[in-house]
Amino acid sequence: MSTFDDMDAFEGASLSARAMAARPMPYLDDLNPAQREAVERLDGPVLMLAGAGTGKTKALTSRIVHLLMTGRARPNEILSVTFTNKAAREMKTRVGRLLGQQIEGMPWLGTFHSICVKLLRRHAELVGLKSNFTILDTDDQIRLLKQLINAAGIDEKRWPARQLAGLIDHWKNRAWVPSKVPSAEAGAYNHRGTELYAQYQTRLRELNACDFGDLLLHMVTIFQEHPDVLEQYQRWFRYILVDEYQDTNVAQYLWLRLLAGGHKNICCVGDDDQSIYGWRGAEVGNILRFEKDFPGAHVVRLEQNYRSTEHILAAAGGVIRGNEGRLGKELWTDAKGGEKVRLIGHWDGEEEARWIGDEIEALQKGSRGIEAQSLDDMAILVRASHQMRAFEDRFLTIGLNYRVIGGPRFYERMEIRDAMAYFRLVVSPEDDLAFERIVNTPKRGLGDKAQQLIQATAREFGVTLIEGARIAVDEGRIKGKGGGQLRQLCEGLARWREQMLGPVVHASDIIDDAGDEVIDDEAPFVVGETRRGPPEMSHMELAEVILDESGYTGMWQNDKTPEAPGRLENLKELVKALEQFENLQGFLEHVSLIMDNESDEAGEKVSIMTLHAAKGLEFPVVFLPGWEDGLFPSQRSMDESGQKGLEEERRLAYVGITRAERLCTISFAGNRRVFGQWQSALPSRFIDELPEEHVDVLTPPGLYGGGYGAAAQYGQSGLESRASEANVYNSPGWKRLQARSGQRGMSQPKESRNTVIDLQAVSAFETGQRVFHQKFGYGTIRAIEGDKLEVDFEKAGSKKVVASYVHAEDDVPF
DNA sequence: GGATAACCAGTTTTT
DNA sequence: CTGGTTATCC
Repeated sequence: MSTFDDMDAFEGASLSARAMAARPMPYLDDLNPAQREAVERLDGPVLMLAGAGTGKTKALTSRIVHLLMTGRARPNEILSVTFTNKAAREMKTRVGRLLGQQIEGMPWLGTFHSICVKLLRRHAELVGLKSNFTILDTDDQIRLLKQLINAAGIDEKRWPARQLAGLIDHWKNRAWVPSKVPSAEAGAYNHRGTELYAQYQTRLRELNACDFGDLLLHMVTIFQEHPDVLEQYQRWFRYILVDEYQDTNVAQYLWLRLLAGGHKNICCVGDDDQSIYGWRGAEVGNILRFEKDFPGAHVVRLEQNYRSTEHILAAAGGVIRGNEGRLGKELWTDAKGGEKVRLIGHWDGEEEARWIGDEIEALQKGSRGIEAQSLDDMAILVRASHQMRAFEDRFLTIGLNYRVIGGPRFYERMEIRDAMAYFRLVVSPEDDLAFERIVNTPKRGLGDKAQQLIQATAREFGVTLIEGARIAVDEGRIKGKGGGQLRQLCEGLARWREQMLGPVVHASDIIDDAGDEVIDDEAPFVVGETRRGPPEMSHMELAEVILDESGYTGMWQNDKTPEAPGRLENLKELVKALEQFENLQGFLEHVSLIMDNESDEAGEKVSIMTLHAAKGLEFPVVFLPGWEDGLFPSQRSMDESGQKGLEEERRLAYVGITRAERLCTISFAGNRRVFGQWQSALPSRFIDELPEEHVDVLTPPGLYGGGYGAAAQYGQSGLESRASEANVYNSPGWKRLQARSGQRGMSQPKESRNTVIDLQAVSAFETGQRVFHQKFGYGTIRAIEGDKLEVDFEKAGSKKVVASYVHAEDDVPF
């Protein structure tokens, strides 16, 4: 019985409005025909090619609901994988919303990694691990590799551990265990790569640990070598859904193909035009090959876009058309009209930042032809994170609130990792890597020599590092101040563990209210057994005790650097985060896979992020700065991956443009400071690919009296010629811009504009004056040198700052 | 074993 | 230019 039949039945009978409202599958009503097909074709392989903004998540979540409503599968029989926790979370909520209730039982909706952890804990012994294995973060991984590199007698300077880590990661992404690394790779890492990879894997097993790549690789290995285990899951997961299929790497692809091997009820959703993670192992080939991999696959294209104006879609379409080997999709929209994509060239990066800042303020006031926009609805998307600096500097100066998305994540911060290492060590005393991390943090007078002694002792007795340390102290191998401190640390760790486990309960302690000894016949005490009562403090209190007694909190309290208060704040937040978990173990388990940065700072802010971080997001107003050849497309991508690299860059451009709902502004700068040196560049080749009739070329401010609307174009020639090298730089507008900047050639950019502004700024100050700086707070000017002020800040100490970054105390730009 | 000075490397990144 | 790491000195 197909759902189509159901629908026909409903349509055939003339139903009242009341009956219509009571239709059993209301979630189908909101879907367009393509989405509906993607939702209703439940059996067999389906490839859903979902362009940007075409309601992909809606289709995906409706499909899950449809599977449940038609009784094809129970919630726990659907395997539904995403790449990020955020995507998984969103799917959970949206499925819940469609069902009209919170769903309890979708245990297999999650990221590739979180699902693999769950599976691997069940079958760890098949790859030589215990089910309580730890998951290493990148820090631990590098530390471990360094040890192996040193032991192999390799100069870590010439052959950095990071490089080896990258290499191993690359191999794991391709699902190559050490013995399967092709001989073509033998030269990698000074011909020692494969050898060290094998050693690394051995060492991980000894430590009962694995890294992120292992989570998938081990599961693939298990599925390949244990058909019985595979079969069990093939049967259990009756339906498989995969989000962002274009981003899957070989290991993930194999994992999926193995699991779908039986019934082939797999629905992969993706967009080959948005594949931007090739450099970290994603294979566009996976999505391009889908119909070959799954014969008889049904391909559904979602092409109706609900996000952007026709101009924006046309511009994006024009760029992506330059790529070969696409599956082919053309986005269209019902919504007509709207603003064209705007294009503007600037003299240098600072001017670009200045102009965008001004534009944002204008848009906020509603003076750009569209109604006033909230800062939250505007975003600046850059190719590389170093481009963010110019914007941050500028926005700090003019007091424009911004947020940077994708910076250092909460759980990657040093203080958080340190604290977690303490927790890890309390939960699992055999976690040697955690011990190494914190043994001398805070400083305990235990340098390299002492640490090597601990290592040697542990090896000699075949025990963990904690045990080794205890023995080393007891035997007097480590004396003096360091020895005492180390003893304290060991005692502390043992004590905290006891506090976590709860007090030991003896048989004679089990007394009922009347004072009689209670004998539990169901589970009588066994000789030598230890039973634990409930812990005396909550795991949050315990966490605080650990951080206090270890001296870790004290270390930051005594730290005078400006970031210390922030770190203490983060530690507090960490303890607060514990509240949502039953105990420390539960917390650590979760955290190792959740690297999200859910910093929901209040207040309206412009978002600044990389194009990569912007995938999946949308904003009414988008700025795309830095469209210069070499920067975007990035020279590095083109050097490393040639035509393939260029195509990926082009997809990145496509992703960028399609983030915009109403207004998209592309810009480039003729000159840019790179590593402190001025470099000039030509406008990006992608600019030539923008379809002229959907683009407005703007004149940089200052020209023709800074007009925006009237003098909006330079010259009369076509866009290509205007925007391309030959004519932008020969156009009257550009020449006058150069002339204004003081007759300098392209290769020798000015300093003049800056100087003028800064001198103006400087003249507004005198020594002894009270001032305010966005980053450093209040302070007093001690001296003035050129355009720089030396200021004694109350909180941050004495600093030299550029005058334009500082405001007089009564002129704070809030 | 710890603090300061020179040195160098680097720009896409999730789990 | 920045920040992170290491070399050197105390």
